[in-house]
Amino acid sequence: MLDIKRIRTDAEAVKRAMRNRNKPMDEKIDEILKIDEERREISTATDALKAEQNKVSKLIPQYKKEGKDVSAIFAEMKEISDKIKADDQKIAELEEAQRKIILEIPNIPHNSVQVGKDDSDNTEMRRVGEVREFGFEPKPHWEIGASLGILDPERAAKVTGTRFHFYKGLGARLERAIISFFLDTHMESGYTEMFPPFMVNRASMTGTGQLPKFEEDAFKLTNDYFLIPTAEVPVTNYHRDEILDGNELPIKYCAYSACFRAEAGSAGRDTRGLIRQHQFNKVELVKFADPETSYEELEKLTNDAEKVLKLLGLPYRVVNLCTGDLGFSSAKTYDIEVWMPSYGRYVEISSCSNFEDFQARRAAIRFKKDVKDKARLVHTLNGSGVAVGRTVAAILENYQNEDGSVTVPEVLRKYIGTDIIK
RNA sequence: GGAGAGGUGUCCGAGUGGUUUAAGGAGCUGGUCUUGAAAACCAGUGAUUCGGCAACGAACCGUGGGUUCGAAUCCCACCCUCUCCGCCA
Repeated sequence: MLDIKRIRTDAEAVKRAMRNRNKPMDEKIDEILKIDEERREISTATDALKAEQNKVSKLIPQYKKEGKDVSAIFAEMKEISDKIKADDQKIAELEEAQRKIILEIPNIPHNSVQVGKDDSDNTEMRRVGEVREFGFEPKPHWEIGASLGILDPERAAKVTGTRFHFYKGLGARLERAIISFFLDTHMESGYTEMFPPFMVNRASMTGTGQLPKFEEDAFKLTNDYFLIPTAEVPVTNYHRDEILDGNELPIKYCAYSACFRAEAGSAGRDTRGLIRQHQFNKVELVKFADPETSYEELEKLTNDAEKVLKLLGLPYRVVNLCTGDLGFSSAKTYDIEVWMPSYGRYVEISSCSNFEDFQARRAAIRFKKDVKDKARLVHTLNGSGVAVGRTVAAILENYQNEDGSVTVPEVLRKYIGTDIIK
């Protein structure tokens, strides 16, 4: 959520930022300004009426004690009271209308972000690791998974539906090994491990920016709970409505969770394999940072996510998303993309973002370094560290052998208990 | 799921319709005293939001409604916590 004061004082800059995102919002911003002005006008007038009401209310017990007749005052106050009630309702309506619009306005991109229209304008920052030359025709991971008997989408389709998987035997074990390896690695980098609820309420989904705009992307349960699309939601909202000790920043959490996404609008895309599932596992990194240092923290967070790919020996690249490709809540995002032989290109496996105070304002997450300080909004950051299902896919494809077996990366062997899957 | 109790400021806690602009205590900040500290004493102290250049005004006692000239206080709904019972991994 953007600061209404910022919109009020620098509407042009906000409009320009939205145009850079390819999402012009000139009329919406003008509407906010119009509502804001009306709201302030009524509010000021009503505050004066309330002051009058408070003043008279204090006098009434005195008058009564003195035996004065107060019925005339009551009649007069009744009028003021009715007017206040009507005004308050009008103000509430205006606030609601304003909030509705402002919640649907995305974050302002950081000025280091390249202006561009879509992913073709993204900037590649670096490539790490060698793309392997196969001496044979490499297979896609869904074929490897099927022939090794470790992935079973057909039965998952029967039991649940499309875009679900059973992992079986060493497949299930590989998934679990990766989760443990990720968490252990991030713990060594100073992240506190969390295990969050996989369902959250509406306020949490609004706090991190999934709602109200993207409700159709989420799985909603009958009691108005939502299945989390990422651990970012529960872990960021962990500190919702709190004032943190500024001396403890940055606060760093890592969390495993299953993630649930409706994948509305992506019918027909990535229909085979583990790339796009309604349910997948992910280890997420979340930071609460001082605004002064949040961009340094974004670099570190991205490096921490890259670390697991380096240790796994998977080739990847890091991409700086341009304004047109940036997510709704983000001010700056690095995507990490792993080399996927079946796609013949790099595929997103992590997304590391600085949301600045966009989520913090929605979720009321503040900090102060001293008791006497005024509470300020923190900057929130998060990044996948990394998506587990896509890691399985990348390992199967990049570590496959000509005989159909898959070599287990060195660092996973102690977790999975074997050096080869065959 | 059933029955009961409760949610008040940084914390504890009083408060069942009007000098409550929330008592009292703790904590915190400053001061006196002291070589220094502790104790004691004195003073100050809303980690909130909105409007206003400011003075100041308004809102805020779990959340949302309602009654009233006036609500922390009365009424309704909801959320959360605790205790007991039932069920359950």
